[in-house]
Amino acid sequence: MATHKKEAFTQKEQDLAAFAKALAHPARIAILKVLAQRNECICGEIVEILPLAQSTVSQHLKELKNAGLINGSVDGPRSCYCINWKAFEKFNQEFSWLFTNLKIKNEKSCC
Amino acid sequence: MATHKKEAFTQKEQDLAAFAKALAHPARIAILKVLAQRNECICGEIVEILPLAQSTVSQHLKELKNAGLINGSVDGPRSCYCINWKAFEKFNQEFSWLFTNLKIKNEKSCC
DNA sequence: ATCTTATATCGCAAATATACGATAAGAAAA
DNA sequence: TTTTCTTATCGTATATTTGCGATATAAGAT
Repeated sequence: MATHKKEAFTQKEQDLAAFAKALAHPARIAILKVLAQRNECICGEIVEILPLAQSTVSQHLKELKNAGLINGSVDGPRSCYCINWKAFEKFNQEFSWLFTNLKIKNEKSCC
Repeated sequence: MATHKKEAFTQKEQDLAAFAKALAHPARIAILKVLAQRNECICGEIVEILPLAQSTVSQHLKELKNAGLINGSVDGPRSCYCINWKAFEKFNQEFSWLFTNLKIKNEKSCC
């Protein structure tokens, strides 16, 4: 009946989930890897590397950009993308926040 | 026409994406947070904490377990869950692998 | 002005994910 | 045994994601 009760959770929980969601597809991981390797802004080279149609890649780029994981700017007839490192730093912080109360205290699983 | 072309990507990319996918919902983040705070195996207390139906929580727990993020064992009439820390360690490794070639070299974004 | 090239967006089809109530399954309690 | 309690699973409705071709858009080249 209903779907998505996101509003019932804290902002931090939503933020972290949104970040993870952006990473939750191998194509987007692959895109980030390419961008990380080159650092320099890249565009449709990604289309040639990935086994996906141009429109699909464009869509994944859009999602990554909406999530704030990458920056994009128009460079003449082509688009230029690169990783937003600050966003990843923030993610790491949020991620470690998840486990603040423990992780060091007890590394052992109980079951 | 087609959906999900996962098999076209590397195993590492798929693994990382699968892990992220498990985290890609605020309810599952919330569950992990509860488990991290208590460490001790917990079960239906989670149901009381989360603003979701029991069946929905059970479904999320199943996903987390399938992804390997948590362990679960039956304890009499109730189920006991706890975080699989090793899985998170592995994830951290995979995650940093993503950016091996850079991150240190150049923290600045180009666009 | 027209053509080419590079990207983004639209529209659609198929697959997944999310959520819930109802029901099953299993153990303990009566 | 029957009841109760806890959790998992099934069935179902709806929303979202994924993917592609076709088309729009925008800048440079001819």
